[in-house]
Amino acid sequence: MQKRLLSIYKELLNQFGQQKWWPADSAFEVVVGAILTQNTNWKNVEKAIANLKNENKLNEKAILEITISELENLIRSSGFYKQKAERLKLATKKWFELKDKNDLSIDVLRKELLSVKGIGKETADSIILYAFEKPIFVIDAYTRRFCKKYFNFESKNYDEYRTFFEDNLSQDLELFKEYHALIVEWAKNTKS
DNA sequence: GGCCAGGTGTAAA
DNA sequence: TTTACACATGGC
Repeated sequence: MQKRLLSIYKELLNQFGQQKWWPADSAFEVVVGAILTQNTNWKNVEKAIANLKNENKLNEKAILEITISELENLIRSSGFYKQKAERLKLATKKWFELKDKNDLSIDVLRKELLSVKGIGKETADSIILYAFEKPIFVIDAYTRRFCKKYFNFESKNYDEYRTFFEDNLSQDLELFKEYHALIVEWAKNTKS
């Protein structure tokens, strides 16, 4: 299983090339993108992020200070904009509190993030992997599809998917970042 | 013009 | 502990 998981990774890497994820200019932009992309097309998220950048609001301080209604307007294109506006502020507060604590374990980091309303497992893990840069395997809808297709593996339990990858790969930050990115690229290029 | 996207929280069984 | 449902815009 280990060898197959790795050889499929190499095939995807060969086919699609290095993805260099997450597509963001800063760690904080990863946090923002992770919240905004929840059950939402990335194209719609890009518009929202562009709006924030144009208004110079894509930084911790600005998000914490901006009014809810102004934030709602800027991120409207990402959908669920009312709850995302509120939750983006909560996530920003927690990010600000945690971002310089580099000695925290992945487990502690995850518990802290999961305690925030609006941060579920996938969002927490995306932030840990791509913003804190610690090796945890991110599971999303594309990853579930990938597991079904290549391994005929299905589960209703998020962490079973994580175990599937983490128990069969070396705990390598760059590998985890790139593998997840390649799965997304694979999914976008694969009809059902 | 319908379908659906890089989920999450809450209520009810 | 599991299941059903609300949340919402824009691309295709």
